[in-house]
Amino acid sequence: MPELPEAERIRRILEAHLPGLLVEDVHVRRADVVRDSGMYSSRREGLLHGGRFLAMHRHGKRLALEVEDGRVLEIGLGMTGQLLLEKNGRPTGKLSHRHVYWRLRYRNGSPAGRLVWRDPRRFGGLTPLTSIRTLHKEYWRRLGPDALEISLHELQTRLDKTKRAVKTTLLDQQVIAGIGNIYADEGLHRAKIDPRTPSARLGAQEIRSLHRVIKTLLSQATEAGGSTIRDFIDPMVGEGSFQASHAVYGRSGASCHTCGTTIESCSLGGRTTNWCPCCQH
DNA sequence: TGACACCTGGGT
DNA sequence: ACCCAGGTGTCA
Repeated sequence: MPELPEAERIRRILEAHLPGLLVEDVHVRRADVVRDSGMYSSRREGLLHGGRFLAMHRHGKRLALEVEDGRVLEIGLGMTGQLLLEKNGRPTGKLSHRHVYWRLRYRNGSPAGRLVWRDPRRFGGLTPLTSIRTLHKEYWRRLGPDALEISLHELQTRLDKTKRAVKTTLLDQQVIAGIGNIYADEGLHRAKIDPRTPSARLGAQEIRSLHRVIKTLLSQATEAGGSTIRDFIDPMVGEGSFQASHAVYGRSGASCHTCGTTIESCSLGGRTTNWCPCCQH
């Protein structure tokens, strides 16, 4: 599941295996996971049937698969979306909630297993697009700068535009793309900022700290998960290694590793928020 | 800008 | 039986 590190991990694995492979067939078991962008007359056409994989893209938490003829499939992972790459054609993990299968072939025509879209809660979805241009001009246009790319100045300007709690602002993908509930809490803790602070009221020092922390945190988390997986992709797997280092997320009522103070929690923007009232103010 | 809705599964 | 969940689109 999907914040930037998980999405980037998936992207890297797909990029290592998919380019050059041919989509020999697409099998859709649940049509409603494919969003109708009105760009294709047939569903299989929109789902890259007959295409040859070229490149895998990511912006924030979102992914896109591109094939050589220009077609693009945009992917939102939602809370439980998974892309499983089964090179030997044998299932890895649970068989339930598998909504789409892509049967793959190597250039030489031999079978290359399959790619599977699995999404129990179905908050995620697949959107067929006609080009990378459409992807950027229409679908990813509303996203803010990617959290790994954003400049200090951009972050400053964007946080300055709203009086919402900084935690809420960080979760807004139009402001900055890629941060979810876990890394918002963890980042604010490392930067020693109270999550309830109106984002326009942050000092230059705090924003500088937050900027540095976000990049460090997200790249560390990405690298931590990158090595665990080989032949298949399961965002749940490999997550454990980074979970151990959560300082506040999921630790409400426990004591802060730094000062021993009890971690507090409240709801901000409808999301549970955890922080140390002593370290963060 | 916040409240709610969309879903299923896992933990207590 | 109940509460919670790493996301996001739509509504007043």
